[in-house]
Amino acid sequence: MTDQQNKYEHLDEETLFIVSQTFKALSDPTRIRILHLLGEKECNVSEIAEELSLMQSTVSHQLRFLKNLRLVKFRRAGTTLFYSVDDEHVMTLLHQSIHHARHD
Amino acid sequence: MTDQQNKYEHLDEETLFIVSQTFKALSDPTRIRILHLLGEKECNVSEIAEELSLMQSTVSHQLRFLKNLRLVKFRRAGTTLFYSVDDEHVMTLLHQSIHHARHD
DNA sequence: TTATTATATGAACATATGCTCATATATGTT
DNA sequence: AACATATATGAGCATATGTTCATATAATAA
Repeated sequence: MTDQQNKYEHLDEETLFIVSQTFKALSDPTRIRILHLLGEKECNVSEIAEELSLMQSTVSHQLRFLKNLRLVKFRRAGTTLFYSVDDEHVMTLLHQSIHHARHD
Repeated sequence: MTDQQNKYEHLDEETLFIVSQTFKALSDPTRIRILHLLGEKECNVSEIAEELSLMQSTVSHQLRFLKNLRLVKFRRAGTTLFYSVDDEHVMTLLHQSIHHARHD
């Protein structure tokens, strides 16, 4: 019988990058609040800003961040852009974490 | 019948803090690698450093971070400290995310 | 076209983050 | 006690991050 050393299987670079990026998106209170709100209902930018008491600019910047990671998407209605969530996996991670935070 | 406005239920400050802290812990490649390794097997500090090609100091700093959040724990054996994971919820989040990253 | 409304963007700034170096501390050994 | 080994810690530094301000862009209305 050969040695059973069971060498540790490293995480590959790409997986590590995707995973860290995903969690980074969820690591900021403002982005969490935006995602949580969009999880409840589709919203346009100014609705988000008002509901969460944030500057329009702040919301817009964070939406760009979330859109780059394909965590949110939008549809246009005239000059208004309605944003909604676009990654159910990530929303599941968020909701699980919220649930744990409340019950631990 | 009264209006059914369904006002949005805000996340409370404490939940928001815990959730963002948790995801912040998982947002850094080095911490992800350490947690993933500890998920496979208990390790002492120098084993982690060698296995992941990190400076002892870097590992020690990150372990302190993870320990403060109670994501890892340790037992002492002489001058050697053996670290292991201490939050199954968070490890579940990590493994789910790795799985999604690989299959999407 | 001009004006209006909604959203996006870039620059500037303050703060946070992660790494490395040097050194401290703690336990065990001789 | 003196020494060796394992780990922890603080300072310094470079980079990343999040917000705000001012302004640009885009669609629509008059």
